[in-house]
Amino acid sequence: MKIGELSRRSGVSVRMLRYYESEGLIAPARRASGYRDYDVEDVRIVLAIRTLNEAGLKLDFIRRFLPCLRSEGPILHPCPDLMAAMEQQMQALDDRIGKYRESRKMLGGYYEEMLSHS
DNA sequence: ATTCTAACA
DNA sequence: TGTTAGTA
Repeated sequence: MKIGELSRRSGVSVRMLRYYESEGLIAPARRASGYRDYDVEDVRIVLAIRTLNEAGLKLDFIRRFLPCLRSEGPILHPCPDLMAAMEQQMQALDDRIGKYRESRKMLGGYYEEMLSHS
């Protein structure tokens, strides 16, 4: 299928689809016309990329686990390597959340103090 | 009408 | 990312 159809079937803009290719996430074949030629499996791969990206994973991170997004079954099927990486990512998020909570707590404390003196 | 590349407000 | 230009 051509890029326009993949765009409609995945909900990802044509612009983004080309961007994904430039970032090495998808490698569509080319027709004699020069048009990109995607296969039906690409719909699922693009959907998986969107899912992971919206979950906060950067594209260069996702790029390393493309093999995990290619097999059959659900968009996100069990994949040891990817799951291990996701655990680390979640831990990193938890660390950041903890630091944000501290900042929020400190700021709130200073604010209340200023409020009590006004 | 659709796609392509490159580049811009 | 969107959008636009000039093509094929």
